Amino acid sequence: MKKTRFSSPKYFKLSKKQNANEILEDYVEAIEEISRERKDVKNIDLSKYFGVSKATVNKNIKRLIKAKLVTSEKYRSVHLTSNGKKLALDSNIRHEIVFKFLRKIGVPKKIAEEDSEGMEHHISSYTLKIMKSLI
Amino acid sequence: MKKTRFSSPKYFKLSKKQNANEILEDYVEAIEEISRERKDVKNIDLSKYFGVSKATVNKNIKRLIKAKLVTSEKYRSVHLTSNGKKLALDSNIRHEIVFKFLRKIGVPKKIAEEDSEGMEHHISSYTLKIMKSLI
DNA sequence: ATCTAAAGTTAGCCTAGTCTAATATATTTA
DNA sequence: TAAATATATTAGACTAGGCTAACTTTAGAT
Repeated sequence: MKKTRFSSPKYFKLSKKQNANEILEDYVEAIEEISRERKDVKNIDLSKYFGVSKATVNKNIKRLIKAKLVTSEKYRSVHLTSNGKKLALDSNIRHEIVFKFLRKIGVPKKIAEEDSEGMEHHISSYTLKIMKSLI
Repeated sequence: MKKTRFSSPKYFKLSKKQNANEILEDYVEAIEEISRERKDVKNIDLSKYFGVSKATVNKNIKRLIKAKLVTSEKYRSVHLTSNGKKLALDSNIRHEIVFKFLRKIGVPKKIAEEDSEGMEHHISSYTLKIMKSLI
């Protein structure tokens, strides 16, 4: 007789892939945001924004390029592609909804900012819709 | 003149560390949960639970051991240490709060399960307290 | 125009988290 | 109990995401 052990995988995390997406989204969002305040976005801006080394940013920009989310030539500034812009806009909207929802239920601004940053990638569109309707 | 570029790091992600904690928490939670249904928790149970290979589970169990969250001998089952139990309980409580809160605002069970899984690690205790009060 | 400081790149290292394939140990069942 | 099946471990590979140190390029100040 086959004795099946516990056999209901509650969720399939896909950590790697999901995480990859997360950081890509964070970057396009950051690029979009920074570019609202200055004409060109450079490595150093992202380095400061995320609090990571220039080397790390450099590597991640290469990943963004590979994913066709940005364009950038050696030593030059970074620009969102149309895909990148779309993704940034999308992320931004999700982010805003979560942030406003948290504010609505009484979370202080600063905390709402931090929490929405982290939560934004883990909320289904269904839940987002509900949150939106409750703002 | 020094021309400071964009200089307000909005958040300091600490991805690496945070992620490490996430997976450790997910594991202790899973171990706790599985052990409610069967006497011993083995590699294969976790492998099925998370939908990852035995090799991956094996490595991660080693990390859990290193972090003093579980004990396990070669080819034997896994057991939570007191630290592990504490962490599991904690995660579980957070998880429950988020899940119930989502249900409360109208998210269907299945989606609430998935979302709470992801969100649980990204919500401050402040926000959790608010959610708890609203359940 | 030149020199220096700031910014960008590269190389090399580390950990986490995943995989497959090969091997070793346990457990079932005939 | 021996053979077959299930489970566990190991080795080796890969990607993501981070770091430092050394080097190159760009740009600001004199």
